[in-house]
Order: sequence, then C-alpha cells, then structure tokens
Amino acid sequence: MSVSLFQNIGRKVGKRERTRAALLNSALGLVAQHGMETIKISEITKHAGLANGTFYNYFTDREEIIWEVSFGIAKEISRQIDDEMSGIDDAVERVLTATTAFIQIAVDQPDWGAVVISSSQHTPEMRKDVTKFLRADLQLGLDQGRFSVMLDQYLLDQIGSLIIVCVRTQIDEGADVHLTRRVCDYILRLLGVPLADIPKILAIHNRLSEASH
Amino acid sequence: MSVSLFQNIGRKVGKRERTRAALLNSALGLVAQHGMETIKISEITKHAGLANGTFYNYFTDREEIIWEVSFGIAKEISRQIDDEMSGIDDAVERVLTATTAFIQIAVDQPDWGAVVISSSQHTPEMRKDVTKFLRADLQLGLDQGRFSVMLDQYLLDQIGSLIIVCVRTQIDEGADVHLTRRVCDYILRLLGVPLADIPKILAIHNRLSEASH
DNA sequence: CTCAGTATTGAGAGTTCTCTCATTTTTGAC
DNA sequence: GTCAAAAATGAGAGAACTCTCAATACTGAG
Repeated sequence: MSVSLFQNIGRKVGKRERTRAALLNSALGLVAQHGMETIKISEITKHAGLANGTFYNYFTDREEIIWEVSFGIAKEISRQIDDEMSGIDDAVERVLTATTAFIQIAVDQPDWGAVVISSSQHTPEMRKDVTKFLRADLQLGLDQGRFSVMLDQYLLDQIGSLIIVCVRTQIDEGADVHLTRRVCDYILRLLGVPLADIPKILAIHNRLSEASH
Repeated sequence: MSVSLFQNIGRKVGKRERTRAALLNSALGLVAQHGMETIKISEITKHAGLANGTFYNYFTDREEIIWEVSFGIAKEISRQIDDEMSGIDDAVERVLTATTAFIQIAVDQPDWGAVVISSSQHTPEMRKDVTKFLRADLQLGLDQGRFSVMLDQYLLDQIGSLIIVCVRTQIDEGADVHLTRRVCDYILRLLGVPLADIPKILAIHNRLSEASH
C-alpha cells in the first residue's frame, strides 16, 4: 500500500520507463507539498536527481506532467475502490463503503490526498471523475426506495465537497476515523435516509468494514 | 448594490484614498477573473490606469493587496447579512436567512463571489470568518431543540462547503434560485431537522423572504 | 569489446515579472 | 499665484524561470 504509484516493479524495465516514473513521482511529492499551480520544472528534476533538460525528453510542459499525475492517482484510487466494493449489493452499504474507502486511501497516503484536493479545485473534469463512482449507487438506492433526494450533478458535487472537506481536515489535523464516520452520517442525512435509521445503518457498516480488515 | 466596494463616495475625499481604492478595485476585478495566485502587479496598475511604481506607494506586495481585497469583501458581506437578519428570532429562520442572503450577494456580484470562492480555498482564516456568523445561530437552534447534530468547526466547514458549491455552481452556470433552495434543504437535513418538517419550514422561509423584497 | 542508438547534461538565450528610485507632475493651503 | 509637500512616473537592475541544443555519457546487442 505504501509503495509509490509510479514505480515499475518489473526487474528489467527499460531505462526510459524508470526515468519517466522518477519524474512523475517527484512531481507527485512536490504537488502534494506546494500545490499544483506553483510547482517548478527545475524543482521536479532536482528532486528526482536529474538535470533540468531531462524533463523535456519526457513531457512538453508543466501542464502535461500535472495532468498525468492527477490522472494516474484518480485511476489507481478507482481501481482500489472497485476491488473493495465487489460483492456488495445493498445500495446504502455501497455508498458508505465507497466513501469510506476513498477517504481512507486519501488520508493514508497524504500525497495522494493532497493531489485529489488540488485536482478537485483546479480540474473540474477530475471532480466529476471522483463523484462518478457514486452516481450508479445513488440511482440504485433511489430505485430501492432507500433515498429521498433528487439525483443530478449538483447533488454529486455537494456530496463530493463533503468528502473533500473530510479528507482535508484529516490531512491538516491528523487521521481521525470519527470524522469519516460523521461524514457518512451527513451523507445519509443529505440523501434523505430517516434520522432514526441512520445509527443502525452506520453500526452495521462499521462492523462490516472492521470485519473485512 | 452594484456600486463598487472600494469607492469613497465622499465628494472631496483625499487623492490618496481614491488611488488606493482604484488599485483595490482593479485587483478585485482581476482576482475574480484569474484567481488569487496568478495575478500580476503590473496588471493591477495597468487596469487601474496607473504606472507600475505607483503600486508600491500603497502596498508592499501582492499578498497584502489580496488580503485587503478579501478582507474588505468579507466585512461588507457580513455587514449586509447583519442588516438583513435584524429582528429575526427563530434560529432556523436565521440560519436560512443568513445562508440565502450570503448566496444572493455572492451570485449577484460575481466578482465578490469569485473572491469568496478563492479565499475559502487559499485563506483558511477567511473560511472561518465566513462560517462564524452561523455558529451562534446553530447554537441557538440546539438550545431550542430544533437541531440534532454536534456543533464544532468540522460541522461549520461542511456547511460552508455546501454553500460554496452552491455559489460556484450558480456563478458557472447562471443564477438559479432553485439551487439556493436546495442547499437550504440540504443544510436542514444535515442539521437533523426531521425530513417531514422541512418542506413547511422552507415554504415559510420563501414566503418571508419574498415578502421582504 | 565495439559502436550505433539512446539518454542525459548543464550552460545560456530568452522571457517575464518584481521592486527601486531619481525625476517629473500634481495638489492644495496660504 | 506660489511653493513645499505629496503623489505618480517609467526606465532599468535583478531575480527567477523555461526551454533549447550541442556536447557528453551510457547501454546492450552482436
């Protein structure tokens, strides 16, 4: 889990791929520290132990490497969430699992979390990506009569922003599973799950998620 | 309402104040267009019809003018909201009025809205300021037994983020009072107001706010 | 080991800004 | 109208980067 994202483990992987991965990793670390906007090419290469000019053998400009870093992380997080969700049928449980897993990953790997936060602000395209995995499950929950809310991009953006605030708070102030539980509570409230039902639902979810680890 | 914020209307106001206001207004417009980070001093002066060096007679650097712009807007919005809230006693109605007024102001004056959005991302201090006006009313609602939720900074940040998403959506896609009504709904749900009570509360609120205009 | 193909290097030309300051212009009290 | 104080000006020194490219170093197939 704590292995770098852009690392080709293959023994005899071409040098080209290794250098490329070094640059991507370096950029990932720096974006996490200083945000996406202010990062310098010369910092990326220096931090990767390479000469300035090497950057331009691999990327045309800052935009390009930032985009690839964001996209790589989004893809990897999606993959991990999909893994965790296989075999869960109940719509409510799926929403909670996806939310919890996403926050867990972003908080465990603060570099990733920082990039997710930056991306959600600067790359609207990425924002939709983050909430995409929720849409189908929310629709399922509506079909099952579990939610009472209007499903559209606005709702997804609102739920996404709750999740982002949860991640940001935990990155700033330290991991705290209570904050994750509270955001699950908030999301269920927002979706129109009756207040009286929520404690039981959360208890079941927490029991399930602890059992699976 | 559509008059510029940093404009001293006084007939014979000192030249110093007028130039200062011109710079602040220019910065406000540019921050709204290009965000807080990437704004250039030379753009500010050019857009204000002044020479480059003049900037430094008034501000030490970019940070300072950005801070003053943000602070000025936050103060003015607070003032306008306070006006609107005088004489409202019911905690729930106060929360809805403050929320609606804030969104209304930010959307009517997109420059202000853009700055509020930028500030909420880059200046944590400003984020607390924006939610400060809510804290007392939420406490009041808890005392009155109207809300069922734990009140702390995390809750305020979450509610603040719902409001910011509402503002951002309306700035991007055009003003739409339905989105404001929906965020009021979401906030009441999040605060633990029973689902069954919410439609009536919102109907009363909308009637009141239309009557007062 | 050889050598052609790859990859890396870093000096520097070019660009874009910030911030200073000697000079010029404007202001307003008398 | 005068004139000292206040304000504005803009050329330019300096800093910080980006991106290029000729030169150099490395790699691995034969």
